[in-house]
Amino acid sequence: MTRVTADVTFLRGYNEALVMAVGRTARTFERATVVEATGLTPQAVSKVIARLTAGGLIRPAGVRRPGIGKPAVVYELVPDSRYAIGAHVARRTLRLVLVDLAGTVHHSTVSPLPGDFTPAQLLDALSAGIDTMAGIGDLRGRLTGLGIGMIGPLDHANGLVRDAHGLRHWHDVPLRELAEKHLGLPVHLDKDVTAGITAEAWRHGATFGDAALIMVESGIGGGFWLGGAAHRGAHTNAGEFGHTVVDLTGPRCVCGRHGCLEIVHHHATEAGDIAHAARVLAVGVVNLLQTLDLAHVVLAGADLLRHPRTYLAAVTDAVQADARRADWLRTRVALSSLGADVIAAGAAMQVLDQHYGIPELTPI
Amino acid sequence: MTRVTADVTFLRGYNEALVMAVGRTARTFERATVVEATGLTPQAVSKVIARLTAGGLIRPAGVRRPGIGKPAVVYELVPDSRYAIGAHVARRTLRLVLVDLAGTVHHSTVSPLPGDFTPAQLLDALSAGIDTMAGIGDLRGRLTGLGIGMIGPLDHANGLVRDAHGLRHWHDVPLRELAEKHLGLPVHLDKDVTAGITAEAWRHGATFGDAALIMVESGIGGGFWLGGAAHRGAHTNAGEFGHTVVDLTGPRCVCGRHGCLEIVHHHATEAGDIAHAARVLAVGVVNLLQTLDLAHVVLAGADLLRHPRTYLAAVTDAVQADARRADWLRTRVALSSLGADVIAAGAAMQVLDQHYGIPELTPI
DNA sequence: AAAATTTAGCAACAGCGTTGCGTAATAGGG
DNA sequence: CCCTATTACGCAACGCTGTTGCTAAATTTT
Repeated sequence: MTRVTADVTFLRGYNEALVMAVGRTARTFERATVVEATGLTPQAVSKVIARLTAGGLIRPAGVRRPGIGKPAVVYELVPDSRYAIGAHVARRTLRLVLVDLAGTVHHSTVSPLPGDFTPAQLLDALSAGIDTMAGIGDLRGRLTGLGIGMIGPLDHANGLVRDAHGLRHWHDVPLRELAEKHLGLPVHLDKDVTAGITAEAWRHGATFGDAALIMVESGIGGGFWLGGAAHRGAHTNAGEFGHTVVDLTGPRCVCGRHGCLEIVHHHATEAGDIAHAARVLAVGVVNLLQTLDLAHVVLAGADLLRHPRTYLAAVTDAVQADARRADWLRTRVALSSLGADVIAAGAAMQVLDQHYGIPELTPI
Repeated sequence: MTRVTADVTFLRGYNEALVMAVGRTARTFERATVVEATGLTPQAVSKVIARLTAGGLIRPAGVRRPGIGKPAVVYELVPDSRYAIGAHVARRTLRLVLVDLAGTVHHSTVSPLPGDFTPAQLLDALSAGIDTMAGIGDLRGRLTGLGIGMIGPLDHANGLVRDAHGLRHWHDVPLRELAEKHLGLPVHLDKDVTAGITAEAWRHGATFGDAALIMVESGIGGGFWLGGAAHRGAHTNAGEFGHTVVDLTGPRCVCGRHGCLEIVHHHATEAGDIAHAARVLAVGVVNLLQTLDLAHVVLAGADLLRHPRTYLAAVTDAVQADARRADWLRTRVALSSLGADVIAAGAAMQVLDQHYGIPELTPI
């Protein structure tokens, strides 16, 4: 949730979100944990915990007896107190997942979409899939909303699909509004890669630093987590990482430029040289590190996950070779912990994040 | 200023900063302006304005009589109520500027630095320069501090110069601490490019969107303003934009990789082909746009400003050629409005921003 | 001169985290 | 067994924020 002015209700939401972040990261926690992590006074933490307990979001889970003194009450998140559904809309498939408040993926389904599907066809597919999922767990009253991650360009703030690449029927479609009417649920729309990096950040907790999700799947995209929030850019169009030039004299790309990362990578995979393709991708990743100085790089996408070790090794090697001069300049490279579910799960977590994540203040 | 927990003092600072941002952007403003811009209630704005007036930061500047009704009181920032000094430490020169609360540069001086200067030599040069400047305006009690923008790598949070490129005596120098002791002033240390983009953001006001400052001056660097704040990355090392590969088969760069933007650009300038060099830089800029989706690109740096029109034209052309498909995907390209002062002025504004800018909350 | 309109502020209020201090629950020592 | 030290936790009062309800002031129009 984003607002401009700061009033006391913002304080409440912010500090509650801090405690929720602790609860999501640590399996159990007590008052002293939160005090240390946040710097709030013990009394303030007591009040926040009381509010969250009353709301059913956290609950006592025993006591800890470390020795002398009154035992401390241990709390835990109540994972099944809230759910969200996430959708990953790709060119040919719709993936739906059910995610709980702790960020755990409970169900995952994949269904085919008609070739060159229309908005109406997508809405029907969403409706059918959600009905099935909502039936599984009886989510009455606990379903926060639906998150949709899909290819762009799109307008995240207005829930508008501007001109989805390779889909003929998707020009200026007000998908969020349509879906909210059709499904009777709050809907959040975002680019696939942005949803994906949100999943990684949400699962790693508040200590997750600046990070990128590199996705190789019918194109190469990048999702960014910078300064504690998803970076979408001025027009929700950040992440066209595949269309950065890495070879000035390279072949012409569909975007009109020459030697884009995506076309060079594509030529290598066409030639069957996955190792070379991975090294090309790694050059692009190091370019990102030089520009943005990231703490984490997460690798994902169907085409990449077909050769996970090759890509992971290539990127790790390139990152280490570049950073060898400085031991303080460390970047962790990993495969996505959620595999093929990462986009859909992240879309769901974006919905949960709007309600239970750190609220943002957007200056004027 | 950055803090974790949110309490009522945060509310105060935040809403005061909102009003200050309005005052900095608009030359004069009245209560209704702030109400509309921020969403605060008129009564709350009255209180904030009263506090700022009492502090001498703003003052009444007449009334506005639009027609019927009681006239509205017009306020304005008091520019000379606070000052900060900014330093741009380059390899051979020290540039000092005096900046007021409105972001206006009052004095600018350049002095040579000894070849391969030491920390002690820099401190002496700073001390001499600041004494001169403080004498000009009699800044007693109104000088907020000193901001230093210099080449990295450095550690912004701890005020530590890790290993400044090309300077032998600068390994793990705690410059902020040293300077604070030597000068008796609060000191803020940051990378040159980050300081530079802060200058542009501070002057453009709160509506400034995601932006980059491209600096060509003994190397190519980039400073980033993302999501309403400077982006420094995980280790204050963001901005090594010159060391992104744009030509896989290009010449070897000092950084060890092949075909970095910087080395390709350098070869073009060595050959005297500035137009080509500018086009190479433009490819890099468009790479940034594809990745980050920026609203503004600001061009700066001594080497670039020797051929301002060539570079501006090349970058503008490349940006427009790439974005021609989409009229909604607009990026403004401009030369820095502060010219050679941009780094030093930005460093000064970072100091002012710490006191009178939007405070940040850093989740845990 | 009276009415209408706009601006501004006083006073009471709700809600936040903070502070001061008292109470509950445990382990260890006499 | 009782007392004490220790740790955890909450009640009550407080200071401060923005909000709400209402009154006063200053101006133009009728």
